[in-house]
Amino acid sequence: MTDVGYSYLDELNDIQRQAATALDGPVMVIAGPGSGKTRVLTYRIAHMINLGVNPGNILSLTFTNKAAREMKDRIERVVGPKAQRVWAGTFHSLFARILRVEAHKIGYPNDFTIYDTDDTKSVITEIITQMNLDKKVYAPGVVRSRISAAKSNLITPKAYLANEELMAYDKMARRPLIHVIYEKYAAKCMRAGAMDFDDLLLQMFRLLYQNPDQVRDKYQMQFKYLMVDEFQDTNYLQYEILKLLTVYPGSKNNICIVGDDAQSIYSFRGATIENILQFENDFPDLQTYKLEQNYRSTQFIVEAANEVINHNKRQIQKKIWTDRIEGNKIKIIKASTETEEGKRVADTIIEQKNRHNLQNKEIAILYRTNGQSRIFEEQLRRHNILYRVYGGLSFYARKEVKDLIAYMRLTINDKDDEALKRVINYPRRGIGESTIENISKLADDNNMSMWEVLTKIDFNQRSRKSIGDFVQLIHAFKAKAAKSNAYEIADYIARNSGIIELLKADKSVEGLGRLENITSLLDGIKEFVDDDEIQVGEEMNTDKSLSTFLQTISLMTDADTKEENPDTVTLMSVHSAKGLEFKSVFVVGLEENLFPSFMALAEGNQVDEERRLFYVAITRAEELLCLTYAHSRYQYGNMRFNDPSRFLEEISDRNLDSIISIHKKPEFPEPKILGNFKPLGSKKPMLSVNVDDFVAANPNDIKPGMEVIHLKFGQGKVMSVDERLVASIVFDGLDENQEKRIMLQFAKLQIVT
DNA sequence: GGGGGCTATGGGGGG
DNA sequence: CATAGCCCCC
Repeated sequence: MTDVGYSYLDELNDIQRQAATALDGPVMVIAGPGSGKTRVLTYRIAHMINLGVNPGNILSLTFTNKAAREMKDRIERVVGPKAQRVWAGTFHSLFARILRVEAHKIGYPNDFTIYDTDDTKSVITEIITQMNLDKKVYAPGVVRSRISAAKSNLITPKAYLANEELMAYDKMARRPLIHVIYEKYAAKCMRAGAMDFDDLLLQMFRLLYQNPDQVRDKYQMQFKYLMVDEFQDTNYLQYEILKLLTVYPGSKNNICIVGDDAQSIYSFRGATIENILQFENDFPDLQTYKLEQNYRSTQFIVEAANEVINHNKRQIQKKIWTDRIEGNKIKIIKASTETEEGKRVADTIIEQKNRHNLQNKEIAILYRTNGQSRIFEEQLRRHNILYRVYGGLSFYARKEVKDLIAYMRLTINDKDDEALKRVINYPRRGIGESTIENISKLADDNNMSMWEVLTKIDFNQRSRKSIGDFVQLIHAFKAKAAKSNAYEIADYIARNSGIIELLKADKSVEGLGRLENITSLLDGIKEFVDDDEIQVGEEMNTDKSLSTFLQTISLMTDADTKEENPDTVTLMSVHSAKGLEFKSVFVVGLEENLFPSFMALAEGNQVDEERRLFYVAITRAEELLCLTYAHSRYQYGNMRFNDPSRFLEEISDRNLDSIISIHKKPEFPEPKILGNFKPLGSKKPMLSVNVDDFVAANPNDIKPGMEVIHLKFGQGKVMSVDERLVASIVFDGLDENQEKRIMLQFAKLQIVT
């Protein structure tokens, strides 16, 4: 292989290069932490494109949408803008995108709703109530996870009933009717034109499985090259979909899986390491590459990680090593209480920032449970250290936001019963619980949606008026939706549903906040509609329907949302930290019953997965690693005394800093200025252009060399316009020679010269 | 039918 | 400690 013209391959070591250039046939890459996996994945795709593979024929499945965007961004630096045509994203988001086109072929509307966990639980609760079952025994959360597990293993309600093992387990747990709930739940979702998260996979499977000629063929032809990152965290269903796409007569089996069994941490949602073993069976002629050199962490950290993971018996044989310096030994903080743990971590952060000149964004605090964030937030706030908490209640999970979104959902898909139940009496319009229950029952008895019941069945005089009003309201929304863009509909709904009025009446601080959230939501939709810029790593999105907006936000996690102040300390669960790296990492709450969690200890044989989780946690650190625990902490109301985590003992002394004894520090004085702590969601000011004099030009008139004015970015020069009518523009007011890509079909540009 | 206050209970990770 | 769910009163 000649290196001329392929300089990016020089950035890889031998084994990485072999993995990145083995394009044909099945490939398995076992990649230890920090082993340059992302680099291999990106250059592998770049290499394909350089050798003439059409980017649209590449399917690259990643664990988060953010990872996908970053990957495309990096590929673009090698092969240019066509990198954006690669199909890269999560299983859920890419399948949702395909289902938006194909869902009608399997009996769903293309504008299907995505039910979140709350919607799902609510449907299940309703079924349990209707069946007169004990809600204590049939806890909706438990039932939901049984159903989810069944779906993840391609077990239909009928197959569930026929499965002796599942039924025996349910009988033992005194829940023999889960299969009935499952069947009713599936029927209800179908009737509601709704898919839950598992359905995005399951219905994708059905689509491909049941339509071999029109659909499966098409996607087999389209996705000639498949790459799957974090394969150790895929479930059976996901793997079966991959096989439908890959295994067929004449197939070249161009599938590359990348993963690390030692980092498998999602078995609770159906992920199974068996997939890796099965892959070896299904593709016996596969080529295997092991990336064992760690470029991320210094020696003490790598050695400690090896010591820890070696306590697990079942493993794919590998030896992670590094040629980096020994670095700093791992620091242990032993605190008396969780409050002191928080203080000591905050103090240590300040010390590290001074001594090692660290920025906030180079530091992360990782915990086992999200509930642990609060104390660290308090302490960081005290010290005026900016931080951001991931994984908490996301913006779209807030009640008022969900309420408004429910109206939108119902307007787009009137079969969405969960949305209907949420808003039929909100704001209050005198349709009470018993009436709603009655409607729901009528819907079930007649196998129609609740909306159909409202529009087709006559009600007694008491509720007739209020129901009539509600039906009229939704009809008005639908009429508006037929002739307006997403923002106009949303704005109309917000103002005419009564939600804004209701919130305005609430003068409390919380009420004000809720109103602000509604405004932010509307702003967000406006931005979605108006956005004419193609961000780096983003594909050209020309579908600006409300329906698309709703689907996008259902699959968004707050790791995907943009951060406006980038220099913040990261607070997140170890699970969310997968794939990330930081110069300095604090792993906190290392106590028995917390990490490893009491659930894992109670269930038995889950300690190995907790250990893998701990392994993931410590391998996030590049140079500084600090492990902390508290002697006592409040858990559910009372003081608990837990022993230090067994994982601490698995690291030998030679990798540890001497244990620092507990010493009380004086209270840190309350800072005077807390002002620069800005809540998330506030908007940055836009460049001001006189809107009144503004006249947008016809897209076809924009030519390279012109000076133009953009409402958001100000004046700039058009550098080029491509065949998709995407212009590259350099704006005067912006940094460096940073070109913006603007979609002219949506652009608001005025020609100056 | 709606709101307020009290009691019991849960107890993890996420798309 | 939180908060969901329940009961009671308006």
